[in-house]
Amino acid sequence: MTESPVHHEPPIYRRIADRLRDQILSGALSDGDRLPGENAIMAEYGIARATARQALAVLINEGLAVPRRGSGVYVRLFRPIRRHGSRRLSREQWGQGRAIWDSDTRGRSYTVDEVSIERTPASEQVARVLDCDEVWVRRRRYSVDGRPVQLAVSYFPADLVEGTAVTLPDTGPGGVYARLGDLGYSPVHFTEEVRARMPQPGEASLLGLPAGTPVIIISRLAYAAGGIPIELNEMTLDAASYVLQYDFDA
Amino acid sequence: MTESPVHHEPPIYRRIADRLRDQILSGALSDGDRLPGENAIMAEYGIARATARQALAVLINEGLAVPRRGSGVYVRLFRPIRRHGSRRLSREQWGQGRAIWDSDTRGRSYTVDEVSIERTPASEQVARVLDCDEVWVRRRRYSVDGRPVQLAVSYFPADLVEGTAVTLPDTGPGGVYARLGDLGYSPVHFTEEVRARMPQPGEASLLGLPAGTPVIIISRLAYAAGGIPIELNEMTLDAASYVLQYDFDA
DNA sequence: GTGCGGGACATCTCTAGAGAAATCAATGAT
DNA sequence: ATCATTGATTTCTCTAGAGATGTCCCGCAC
Repeated sequence: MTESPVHHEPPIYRRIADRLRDQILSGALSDGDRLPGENAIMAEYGIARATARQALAVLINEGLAVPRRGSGVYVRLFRPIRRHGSRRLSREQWGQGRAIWDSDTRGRSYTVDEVSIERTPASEQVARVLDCDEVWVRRRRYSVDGRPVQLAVSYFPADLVEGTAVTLPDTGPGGVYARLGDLGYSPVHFTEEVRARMPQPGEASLLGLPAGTPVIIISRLAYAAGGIPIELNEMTLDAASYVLQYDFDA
Repeated sequence: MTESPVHHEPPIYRRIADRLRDQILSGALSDGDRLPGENAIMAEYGIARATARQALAVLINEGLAVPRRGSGVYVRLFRPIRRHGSRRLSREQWGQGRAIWDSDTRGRSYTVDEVSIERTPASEQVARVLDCDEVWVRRRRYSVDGRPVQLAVSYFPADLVEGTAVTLPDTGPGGVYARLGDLGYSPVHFTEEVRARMPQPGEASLLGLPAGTPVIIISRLAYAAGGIPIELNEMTLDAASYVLQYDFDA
C-alpha cells in the first residue's frame, strides 16, 4: 500500500513561483514591473542559482513574465485587441454592444505589410480544400504600434484569378477582392476554424513572441455564390494580442 | 559599431531541440513514441544532464512532448474534436461540409459531469454583463474518453430563473433552458468572445494539462428576444483537444 | 496464475561554480 | 553637448554531481 494520501509539499521553486504569481494576479505587481531577479531570489531563500531560475521559468512559461537579458524579468499583462469574425451585431447592439471583458484598440496604429505574392503549385491540403492544383499565395504581416501581431497567408485558386485580366501582383484599385467581385465571385459565405497551440520557432521569431505566448490559428474559407471556394486564409495571431468575437442567431 | 550582423550559432540545447522537433514534425517520430531520454542525450552529445534536460524542456514547453516521470519523454500529437459555434451550414454543406483540416470525434465517448449549482451574489463583471446582482452559477466538466477537456461555468440572472416555479437544481425535463423557454426567454442571439492563453495552475490540474498546452476561453452570452441577456457561459477548453468552427454569411 | 519485492532505469529537485553575453548608467574624451 | 569606453549588474549557458521519487519488469513465493 504505497497509496498513502500524503500531501506532498510542492518543491521550493514552485512555491516561489506561486508567491510571485499571486503578486502578479492580485495586482500587487503590474504591467511593466520588474520581478525580483535571480540574485535576489537566491539571497532571499538561500538557494542555488539554478533553482531560482527554475522559479522564474515557471512564470515565463505561463506567459506572466518576460525576461530581458542583462536587465531583469518583467511582468507581462494582456491588452488584446478585438477581431470581429461575423460583424453583424445591432439590435441595440445586442446588449448595447458592450464587450464581455475589456479589450483595447483605441489609440493604436494598425498597419499591414505586404510580404510576398506568388503563384505556386498547391499543397495537398490546400488543393483539396480549394479544388485546384495551382494557387496564388499572398503573405501579409499585421502590426500594432510597430510590433507584429499577425501573419496571414491567403490562397486563391489560380485558374479563377487568371480570369481577372490583371495579373495578381498588380490588382488595380480595390485589390484582389474587387477583381474577383467583377467576375461575380464575391464572397457570400465564410467558415472559420479556430485553434490554439504553442508557436513553432519560426512563428515565434516572426511575431517576436516571448515564451509562454500561444498562437491562435484561424483558417478562414470564403465561398462565392454556388458554394465555390474562392479563398483560403490562414491567419496566425499572437494570442496575447487578440480576442476574437463572433455573434450569430439561434 | 558593435552592430556586427554575426550569425550567432544557437546554443547546444537548442540545436538538439531543433533536431528532435524536426523528427517529430516530419513524422519520423509519431504520436506515442518515446524520445531519447536525458541519459541518451548526455551520452550522444557528451553534455551535462542539466543541458540535456534543457533541450527536452524546449519541446515540452512547445507542447510537442510530454514527460512521464520514471518512464520517459513521449511525443504528443493533437487530435482535436470539433466544436460548432454557429451550426448553420448546408447549401451543399458549403463545399460539402468538409473540414478544412482534419479532426476526430468518431468513436469517442463524450460525457458531462454536473459539478455544482448554487445561487450566489454576482461578481462585478458578471453583474455588469447580466445586469443583475444575484446569479445562479452552474459548473460542469466535459470529458472525452474519461479525460477532462472542458470546464464550463454558466451564470443565469437569479430573478429571471426564480420565475420558473421550479428551483434551479431541480429543473425538470429539458433542464434550465426549457424552463426559460416556457417563460418566453429562449435564446435568439449569441455573442462569443474567444481568447487563448497559458492555463493557471488550477485550470491545468483540473483539466490534467501537461506543460505546453494552452487553454481556449470562450465567453458566450445568450440573449432572448428584445436583447435581454439570459446566460453567460464561460468555457475553458484544453486547446489541444478542440478546434472551433464558425460559419456565417457576408 | 497471482501477487509481492527488488533492482534497473527514468525523470525530478537541488547544490556550487564559472564564463559568456547583453543591458545600463556613469565616466571621460572630444 | 555628443560620443565612446568602462564597469557593475543581470540573464544565459553549461559543467559535475547527488539524492529523491516514480515507473517498469523480472523473478520469487504462494
